[in-house]
Amino acid sequence: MKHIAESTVRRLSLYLRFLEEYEASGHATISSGELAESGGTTSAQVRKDLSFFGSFGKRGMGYTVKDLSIAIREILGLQRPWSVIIVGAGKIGAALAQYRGFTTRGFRVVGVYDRDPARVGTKLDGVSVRPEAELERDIAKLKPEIAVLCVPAEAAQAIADRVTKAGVRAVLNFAPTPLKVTEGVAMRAVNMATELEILAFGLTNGGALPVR
Amino acid sequence: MKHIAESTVRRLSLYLRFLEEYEASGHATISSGELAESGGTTSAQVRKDLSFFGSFGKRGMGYTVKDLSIAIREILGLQRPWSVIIVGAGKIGAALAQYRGFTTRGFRVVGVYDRDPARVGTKLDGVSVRPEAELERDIAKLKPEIAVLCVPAEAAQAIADRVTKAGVRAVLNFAPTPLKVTEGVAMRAVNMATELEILAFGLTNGGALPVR
DNA sequence: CTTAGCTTGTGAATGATTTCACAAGCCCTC
DNA sequence: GAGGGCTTGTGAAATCATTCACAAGCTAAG
Ligand SMILES: NC(=O)c1ccc[n+]([C@@H]2O[C@H](COP(=O)([O-])OP(=O)(O)OC[C@H]3O[C@@H](n4cnc5c(N)ncnc54)[C@H](O)[C@@H]3O)[C@@H](O)[C@H]2O)c1
Ligand SMILES: NC(=O)c1ccc[n+]([C@@H]2O[C@H](COP(=O)([O-])OP(=O)(O)OC[C@H]3O[C@@H](n4cnc5c(N)ncnc54)[C@H](O)[C@@H]3O)[C@@H](O)[C@H]2O)c1
Repeated sequence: MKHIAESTVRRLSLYLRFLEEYEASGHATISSGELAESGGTTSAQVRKDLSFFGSFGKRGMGYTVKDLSIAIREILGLQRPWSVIIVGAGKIGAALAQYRGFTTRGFRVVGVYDRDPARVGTKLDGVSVRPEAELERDIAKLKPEIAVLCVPAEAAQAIADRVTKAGVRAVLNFAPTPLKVTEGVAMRAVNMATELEILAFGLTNGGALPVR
Repeated sequence: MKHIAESTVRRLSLYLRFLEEYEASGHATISSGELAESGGTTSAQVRKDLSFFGSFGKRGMGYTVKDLSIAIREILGLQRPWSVIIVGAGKIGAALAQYRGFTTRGFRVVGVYDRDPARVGTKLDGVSVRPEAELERDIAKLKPEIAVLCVPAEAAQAIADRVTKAGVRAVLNFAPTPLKVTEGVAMRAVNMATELEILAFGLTNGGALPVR
């Protein structure tokens, strides 16, 4: 398959969110222009994004909301559930473990791990926190595809190595440190301090950063 | 000033993080190549990023770690502290309010707000949660530059309108909904479900997404 | 059946970002 | 103070992403 830009995938996720709302509000079809407005982009961009994957609309008519939802879900790989483990049950790990926004999208938190004996055994939204020492055994059993790292920066690389060695194929890293993962493992980082710093840059150099 | 790409600013933030570590470990100078490795980029990219803002290195020698740190901090606008308010003291809002990673970068949480009377009055890392009704009055008094939104998606636009009307100039939105803000207000969104969806896409369409 | 009115899908053009490649500059040694 | 070895800073080239613009195709109405 051809190379798809990350920005395209990000927008598809946004379109899907809007399509779900739009469907709930009773609309049957939607045009690329309406979809564009929701995502802060242009109708040409919407059509181009979709065109990488096929042809989903009807000329003159637009897109059937329901069909397009299904198509985008399929493109993103959301027609099936994904199993997720969270490592680090501290402040951010606990918040994510209880986040409903994951479950509604088909991401199931099947395990939460911590090193601290005081946290082990506590329940987070139905899932018990388990000892970090059980990581390998549990991964072999539960076969989660995705690991979310919420451990301190010093521990992140070691945990990434362990979970990927044990078979996890994708990592979402919240620790503010760059991770090296083996070829073939998908990796993304969310760095909240960087987000604030980008805002600070925007405020300092008024206008140098294209406003979103 | 010329237009600076967001990707450049994001990398500068990363370089800065690495420079701080590098300085702590006793090194006095660093080359663009070493800096590149830390950020998963190339030496040419590092030099180009910096070249938008000036000339900071010595040919043959590289960059003085300390001086470059200071220069990047200045570029990003981090030589001065920024005041931040957090609206929504739920799971994610509480985690962010207690996050040390913000304070160490000069972002001071000067207020946390919630609508729920049960949360108002509780303390998060030294800051008391205040009633959301006091938002406008407090913004007038404390003059925070940045607002972090951790309220449910339905409430996010209304809160964004209120804080920007009251004088906040930048918004970091954690609610999974697109926000419209007036021209001149800097806005960024962190969407964790989208991050997982990008990983799901990567796992589904192995290789279609350039690995990071 | 034909026409009017929309909207898609997509090459081509434009614009933005990254990579290349090398002259210029600095330090160190001799 | 001249030469070797490195490394920066930066135009030019290449790649990548977005926007333009329009032919093609669908529906509905007459
Ligand atoms: N709190 C936030 O809002 C926030 C925001 C962005 C990023 N982060 C990052 O997320 C990470 C966690 O932050 P936090 O605020 O939740 O910290 P925290 O101290 O509340 O939680 C960290 C947890 O990780 C556990 N832990 C440490 N080493 C471990 C290991 N080897 N295996 C398993 N568990 C281990 C600790 O016992 C603790 O429970 C940090 O890297 C932080 O920089 C936090
Ligand atoms: N929990 C997570 O890990 C997570 C991750 C990503 C995004 N989010 C998003 O962040 C937001 C908050 O999520 P949460 O999990 O913390 O939910 P939560 O229910 O724990 O917290 C929301 C808080 O906002 C308060 N609130 C509601 N309306 C308000 C208003 N008008 N003014 C002030 N406060 C108000 C509520 O009283 C509550 O305390 C949601 O939009 C969610 O989708 C959460």
